[in-house]
Amino acid sequence: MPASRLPVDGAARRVGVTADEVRRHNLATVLHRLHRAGPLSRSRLASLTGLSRSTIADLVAELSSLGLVEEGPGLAPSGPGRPSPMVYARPEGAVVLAIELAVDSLSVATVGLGGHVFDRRRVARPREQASPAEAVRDVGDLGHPLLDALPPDHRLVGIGVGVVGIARRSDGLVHLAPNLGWRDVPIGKMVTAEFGAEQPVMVANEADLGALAELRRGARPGVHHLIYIAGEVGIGAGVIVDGEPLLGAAGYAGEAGHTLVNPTGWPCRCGATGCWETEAGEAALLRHAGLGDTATGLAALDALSERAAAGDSAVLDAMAEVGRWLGLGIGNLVNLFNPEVVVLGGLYHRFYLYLASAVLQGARSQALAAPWSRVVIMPSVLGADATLLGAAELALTPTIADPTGAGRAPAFRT
Amino acid sequence: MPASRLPVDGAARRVGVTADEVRRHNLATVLHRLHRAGPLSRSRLASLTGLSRSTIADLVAELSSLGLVEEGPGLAPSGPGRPSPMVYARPEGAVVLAIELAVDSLSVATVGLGGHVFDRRRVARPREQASPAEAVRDVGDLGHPLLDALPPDHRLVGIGVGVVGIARRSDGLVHLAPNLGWRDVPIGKMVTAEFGAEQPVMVANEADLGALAELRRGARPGVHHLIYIAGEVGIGAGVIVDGEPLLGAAGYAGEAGHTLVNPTGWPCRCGATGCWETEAGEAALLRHAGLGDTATGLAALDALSERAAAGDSAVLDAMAEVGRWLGLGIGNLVNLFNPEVVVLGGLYHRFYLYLASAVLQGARSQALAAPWSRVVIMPSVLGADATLLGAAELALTPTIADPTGAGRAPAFRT
DNA sequence: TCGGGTTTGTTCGACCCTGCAACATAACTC
DNA sequence: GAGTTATGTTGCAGGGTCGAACAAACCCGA
Repeated sequence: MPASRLPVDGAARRVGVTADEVRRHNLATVLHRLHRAGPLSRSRLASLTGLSRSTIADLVAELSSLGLVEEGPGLAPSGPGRPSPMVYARPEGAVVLAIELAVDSLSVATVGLGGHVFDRRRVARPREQASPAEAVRDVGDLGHPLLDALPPDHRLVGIGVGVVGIARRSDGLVHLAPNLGWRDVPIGKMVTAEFGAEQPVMVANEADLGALAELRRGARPGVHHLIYIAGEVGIGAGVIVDGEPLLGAAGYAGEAGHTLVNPTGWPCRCGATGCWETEAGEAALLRHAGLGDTATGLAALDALSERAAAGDSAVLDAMAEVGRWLGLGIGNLVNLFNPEVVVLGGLYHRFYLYLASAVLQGARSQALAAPWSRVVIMPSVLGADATLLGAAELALTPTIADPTGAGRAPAFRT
Repeated sequence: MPASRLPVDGAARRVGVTADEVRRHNLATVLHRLHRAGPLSRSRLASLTGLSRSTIADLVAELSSLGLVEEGPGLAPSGPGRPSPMVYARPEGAVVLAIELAVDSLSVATVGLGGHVFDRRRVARPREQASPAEAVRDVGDLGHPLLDALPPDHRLVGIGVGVVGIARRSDGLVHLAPNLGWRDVPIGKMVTAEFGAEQPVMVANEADLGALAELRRGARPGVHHLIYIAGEVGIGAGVIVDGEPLLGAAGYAGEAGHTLVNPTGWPCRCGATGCWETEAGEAALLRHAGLGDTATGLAALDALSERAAAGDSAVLDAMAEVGRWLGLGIGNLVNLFNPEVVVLGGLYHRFYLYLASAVLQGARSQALAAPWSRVVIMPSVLGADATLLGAAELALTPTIADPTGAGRAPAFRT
């Protein structure tokens, strides 16, 4: 119950609703809660959803017959009154293949309803290897064994792909991925071909997925307004507004890395000057640490990590300077979005210890008192798994939103 | 049908739905379309909402008995087949009092369903007069005659207030209004007292209301992602995402004026340095035009306007410089929000002619190709009326969202 | 001028979903 | 072991929408 919300009136109100849509909505509501909050008793489900016990019984029965939930052996924490058996989401009832195409690695995982990770694989990926076709083939080599290992009763319902770049949701086209050297790559179609999937393949930006993962599986379950800052080579922001991902008109929203913060700063790969990521991105960190533009990539970061741990003052100063810029940009986002939580991921998660104080100071200096007073800045709790888990959440979403699958279209359906 | 939208699954899905809520939703859907799109035939309503003809007949009958719509004399543009009488929103069925507390003026208007303006009043307001109590009393002097002039069958359903400052939606508290010299002013309660209103009084920021007005009554009816830039003394941004106002956790979202764009720039009233509004706000314009900090207020802007019209090159250069900064900030917003339209209001609407080319150039240089390719930058079509009309839309919203009024609470209910 | 074609409004019965009330069940408590 | 309390179950009622059949009103062409 977001107190500050206007009476609904926009997009959601544009179309009429009928009885079967009510059913679908309520099935989705129950399944969503079980997926996100874990096992719940039926009576708790009733009070959380506002539906009657009889309706909950009916809904649970249908979800159970679909194989999506089961009533477990456990009982709710006991008190007076008849004990209530717990209802669980069945991970085997809906399984997805999650794929992450990162700068330095490729990852895949099989994940089931409720967030259960069946298995996962990760391989390092040299930054030079730039071909999308090779990457997809490698992902296939990683993913096929995982799918083959899945018992036949485990139902595969979708594939989710997270990619470091600007992705269009509607068809899985990667418009631009500078860190991979990709441009207009139809990664959705390629993954579909690789796995011969009848299931929908959904592609999204790593920052958007990090935000989704932190929203659903992060440290603050009740949060509805969240920003995830993905610091890799560049900076991306995944924004959750009122529990929904902010996508914008075409799904390109959240490109915070390319907002101007310093007109007298460094030229950015995007063509502009003084973008946030030129001041607070990986390159800035290495630059300030005296590693210049020559040293890049994983090895440089490892070196940085060691020197920071050893107390190298040049590195610590670099951290403070980058942290300050990072904080200033976060202040901007706080003023724009008024979030409850800002989660730092990727690079910033790794070096949070050294960045934290400068980040907080920078953000505090830029943010207005009103939005600042209630925001929490914190490192990612999912760490390196955020994007991969977000890809799983993305792929599970259609099944949760429509458990009976009546309204499902084949691929690229978002 | 926003193609790029994830399957709904967040906040809206958290709670169960019952039959009467379906009815309310469908009544709201029909009324909303009539309010926003104007008269429609019943068959058109059916095809737009996806509901059957019988249901539409029933819904229209109920709305008609509530006095909110009526079936007009006009007929739908003819073709083969039985002609369809038009359904109109009845302005008298739901009337609101809209109030605008601007820097240089106070305005009130009575506005009915469908956006019909019954009457309006505006008085100049010297910038020095800072007392909230005086302002509310002046608004009362303006508003009472308008309400008294309303025939008894005209149903007053609410009061909407637009204010130049940071307002909390939940209770109408103005947290901070630097341009009015206000701090923690309970303007909602004061307006309620002034009008002795049983109807809800809703308070919002002028930029948010400008955005709402441009969304519903602006030049591009089909748009769902819109940003309204309110340029007065400072800069505020009203953001519409997927047809809904972006409020953030506490309603403070959209403070774009206080995002850092130039660390070596001027000190801002907010305490930080180089905020967008120090580079592209009214003060910057006067500064660049050589009017320094001494000349402020309406007179200075009028002088500027005359000199610009006369071709004064110093003023035109100032416009270009401010326009460039304005454009850079707009580029930032385009990258962050991926909107379909950016509407320039207030100061920027007034001087659009002189700003336009620099704005476009600045925005183009900062925005990424993908979001830039589909965005339209344009001056407000509502001009000085934007905030006032937005306040009316805000106050009408609860009635539209729940035409029967079953779920209505007294005041400050949002 | 008239009849066929077409589209729309109306009516009525059926279906679906949820809520309610009454009852059954199973713990806890004293 | 009986009373208390909370939960699951069952059957029925109510509300909302849909679909089909019918009626109404216009256009068009002969």
